[in-house]
Amino acid sequence: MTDGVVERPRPRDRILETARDMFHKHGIKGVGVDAITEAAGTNKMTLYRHFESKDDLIVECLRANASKAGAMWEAFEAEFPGDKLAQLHAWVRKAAAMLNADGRGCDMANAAAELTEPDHPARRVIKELKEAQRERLVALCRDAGIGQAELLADTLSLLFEGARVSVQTVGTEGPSAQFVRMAEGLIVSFRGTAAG
Amino acid sequence: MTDGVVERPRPRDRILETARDMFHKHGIKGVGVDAITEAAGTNKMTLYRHFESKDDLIVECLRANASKAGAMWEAFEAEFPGDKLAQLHAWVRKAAAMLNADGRGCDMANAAAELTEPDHPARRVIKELKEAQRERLVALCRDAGIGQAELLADTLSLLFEGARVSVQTVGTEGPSAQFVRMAEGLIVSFRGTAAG
DNA sequence: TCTGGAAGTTACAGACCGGTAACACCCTAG
DNA sequence: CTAGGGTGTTACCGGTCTGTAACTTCCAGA
Repeated sequence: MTDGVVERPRPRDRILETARDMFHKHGIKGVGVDAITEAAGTNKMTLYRHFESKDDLIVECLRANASKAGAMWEAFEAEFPGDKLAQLHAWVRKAAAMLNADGRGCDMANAAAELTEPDHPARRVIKELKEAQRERLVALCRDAGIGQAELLADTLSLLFEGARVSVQTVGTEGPSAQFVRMAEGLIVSFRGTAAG
Repeated sequence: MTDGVVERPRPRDRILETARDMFHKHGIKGVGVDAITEAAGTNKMTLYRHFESKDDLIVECLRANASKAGAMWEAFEAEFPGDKLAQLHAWVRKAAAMLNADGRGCDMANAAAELTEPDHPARRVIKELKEAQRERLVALCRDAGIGQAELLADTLSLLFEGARVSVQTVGTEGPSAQFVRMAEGLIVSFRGTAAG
């Protein structure tokens, strides 16, 4: 055997992963770079050798999140190859699971709430990544044979987005508890009006 | 005439109003008490004579917001006395107007995103006020003769909540642009299944 | 074994934060 | 006119923030 133990990731990856976790849990302005480097088992100088600034680190974290989300979509396709409708239902189930995962909302939405400067570098990538997500959901609805694919996709994403912030304010017993029922009902309703 | 000029509000009210505006625009952690007092035309000592702490000021701002929202409900009743269905449609229009008002989301949701400490005093009042809002919308749907009033109210509030964060991330041209169509469609759909 | 680069350490700069103390001022009610 | 409370001013405390400088240590590859 060439390697019995798990290799410890390089400092840059440890910093990125730790920052993602801490930003998610405590918010961006609620975490300092000292706390990140300490939790990552490294130090501030190493962080600033790999990232230009805290803002740069924030942007990289958001991109890493989006890349993880991208993997989720590929998992849908792998599980139900070609069956777009099944993938859409898988999306609903996955979304519902996220609601109960923890009491925190979407990292991008939370970041947008915190970083209010209109020209903050993170705002560009948040918009860009959110639009990409929307495109994916629209394409999924369209390929599933839904007539008004854009409208269904937008409705579903607003419902999900709303459910995530609702969890953050009133908890999982609030309106978000009905998310699956709402989403499934919408899909049924839109399928009824599908245009061949 | 007893008073020709508009009376300048007392320092406490100026601080409260200024803080509400600045918290809304720049986020809670993005504004310091110095900036608030300066913008309110007063000083830090006066702030701390009227509010125990910044956290206390935050809570008072949230309560003031909720009280303004309460006035909105009374305006609905005043405009369409007894006509609950008309009031529900007025709520939809008002919600849509808020989406285009500015690019910032709900102050309570934003505050919940920023104040992550589980026992932060603001979290209690956010939950309390959001639950009161939900009750009002449920009651309105029920009194409008909708069968599944809770489900419609929860769906509408998730849609609205989602639209507000969507505006914050991708702007008014995104999914939130369809909010009115979604909401009106839902109301029609739920009225179709109304139980006498 | 030597070397070069990545990583760690310590200290610091400069700014901002929430919050307080001490004191001067002004305006109004009596 | 006077007394007193609300207000304004200045200075300060201890802490935290992002970001940098100068230096040491470690480790892999030649």
